[in-house]
Amino acid sequence: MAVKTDDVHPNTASRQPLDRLDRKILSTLVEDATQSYAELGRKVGLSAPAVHERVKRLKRTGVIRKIAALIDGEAVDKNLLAFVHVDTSGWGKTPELLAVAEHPEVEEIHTVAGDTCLLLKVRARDARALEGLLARIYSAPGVIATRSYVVLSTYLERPPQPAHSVSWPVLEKWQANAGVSSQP
Amino acid sequence: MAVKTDDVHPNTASRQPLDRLDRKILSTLVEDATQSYAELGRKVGLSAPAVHERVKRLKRTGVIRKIAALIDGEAVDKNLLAFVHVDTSGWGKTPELLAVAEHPEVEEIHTVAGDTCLLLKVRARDARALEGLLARIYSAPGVIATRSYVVLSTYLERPPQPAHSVSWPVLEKWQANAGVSSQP
DNA sequence: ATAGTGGCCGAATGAAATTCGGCTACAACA
DNA sequence: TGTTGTAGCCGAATTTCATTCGGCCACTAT
Repeated sequence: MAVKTDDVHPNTASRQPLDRLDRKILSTLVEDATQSYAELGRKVGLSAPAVHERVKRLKRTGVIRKIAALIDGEAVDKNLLAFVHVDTSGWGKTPELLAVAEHPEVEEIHTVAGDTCLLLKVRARDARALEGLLARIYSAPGVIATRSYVVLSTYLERPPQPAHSVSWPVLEKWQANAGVSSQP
Repeated sequence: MAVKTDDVHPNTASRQPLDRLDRKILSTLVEDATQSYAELGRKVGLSAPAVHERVKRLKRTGVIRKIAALIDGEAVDKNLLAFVHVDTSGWGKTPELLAVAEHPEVEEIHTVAGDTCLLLKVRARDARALEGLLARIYSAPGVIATRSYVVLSTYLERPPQPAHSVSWPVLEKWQANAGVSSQP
């Protein structure tokens, strides 16, 4: 599968509703984007050129944002995962605060409704690296407080799925620890 | 790039320390896994078969978990993103609670250190779907309370990066809203 | 009715993955 | 210090696959 990413330009505007075949294609590609178009076509009931055309459209309209390698954070010296809530006095979308996006440790930044303004997901080498990041956050004007939730263990972590997709295998350690059953 | 996912079997045990070339390969593949081995080899300074061999090893040892399509959640009827904190009386890793992993809306489940036990990331169709999920969570024994943080807008959302990787482009709406600059 | 269009197929072509044999550099060991 | 083994690399060869092309069918609107 060499769905070239070159032509991925989110023409979000011209988006058609996705039919059942599109969803099936997406489900399959979310699980594994390395299969051939022939194989993919066999799974969804189309010829290789037909799925090729559909995948191109899905990429052109930005439904498929990219084809990427998903890596194990712990394997690349990112052992600490934390969620950081940031409270600000004003409405916290200052450039100084949002500039934390430049740190590769910061994986997500959201504004949320609730008792806090900003919510960050941070994957860092260790506590010291997190501390440095928090220091930078506090240095931004208007920041009143932060609350960090340090992840002890992760039981599930998967990218967005289309509705009715097959499920990501629950991590082994999770199964070992909790003996969760596999079907509802 | 057809790094077949078939042979991805996380032999986490036999992991060698990653050298600079491995990291460069990872950085590149995290950005775009559709490039050819020849292209990849040119970027990191190796021949195509050489990078092929390295990528196979990275997959075999589980550093690369999978090659996947990253899709736009909003394009597939997942308009609501929320983080849910779950407080439990006991130590909340009961099978009943963890069984929410079967819902494709649940993207992440972590246990955290802080004033809560469990932290979920949920991407659902709408508030009603979230409500249904919360109902299921409350039905689990030992659940005392939940606090949901509904995401208003997302400014950054990217998968884990190897250290010193190039950064994911900040979402356009973020730039438009906040005018964040691109370099530290 | 009929021209236009979107989406599909099978075959053909070109590019890329994957394999293979050999080479070099380094390490363990006698 | 020589020697054997091994890990990792390269270039060439093979095979598989992405991608293109022409034609067909079904549906729509004029």
